[in-house]
Amino acid sequence: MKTDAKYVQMSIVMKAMAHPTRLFILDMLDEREYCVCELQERIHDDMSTVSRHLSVLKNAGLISSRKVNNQVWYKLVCPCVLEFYQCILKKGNE
Amino acid sequence: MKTDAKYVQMSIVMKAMAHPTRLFILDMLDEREYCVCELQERIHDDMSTVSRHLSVLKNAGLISSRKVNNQVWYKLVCPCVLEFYQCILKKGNE
DNA sequence: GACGTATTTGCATATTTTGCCAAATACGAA
DNA sequence: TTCGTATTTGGCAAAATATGCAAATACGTC
Repeated sequence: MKTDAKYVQMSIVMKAMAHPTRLFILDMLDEREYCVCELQERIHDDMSTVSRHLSVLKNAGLISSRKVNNQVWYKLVCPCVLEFYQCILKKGNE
Repeated sequence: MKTDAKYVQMSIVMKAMAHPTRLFILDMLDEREYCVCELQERIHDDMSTVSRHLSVLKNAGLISSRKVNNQVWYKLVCPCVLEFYQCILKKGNE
């Protein structure tokens, strides 16, 4: 059924990716681990906005974080996210 | 940049998939082509709601439609959508 | 042309998501 | 403990989404 946990869980993950800034973040994190302030510099949104985007991605299980002193470093949990990415881009160019 | 057409386009696709009912529809369409009324029977939402879900998926380029008499049949454009699906599920079970 | 079935669209409403500011929290250094 | 830097959270207004009902549209049949 449409309300199966399977579909609900999936939709949480997709929702997390359904924002240009968050896709940009995932793309950056595919390169290497970044701390919040580095991401903020490149995104030019309010720090609080960047932080919330990161928490959405983390809640969906797409990224993880570790704390080093007063900085928080984020990284991708699963590179498969970006493989999908490639598939969609290909489709878009047909 | 975060507002690159690349990320905006991708976010449209992800947004389209960010709903349990629409994921259910994609899953059904992976099996075979369906017409709107068949989908509606299995979804139990108002016909207008189902129709709107279908138009979101179509605008994102995930499904296509053809008209046969007064029915409209929808099918998946790209099965890669569901491969991604598998990857996410695997990740979720770790 | 009127009728019946299938689908889409307009509108109103309810809910969710965004994004900024200000305040709170965390942590190391002085 | 006070200060400075990094990050998160509360609150709120604006924007986007979701959904049902009714009306409109499309198409074949009578």
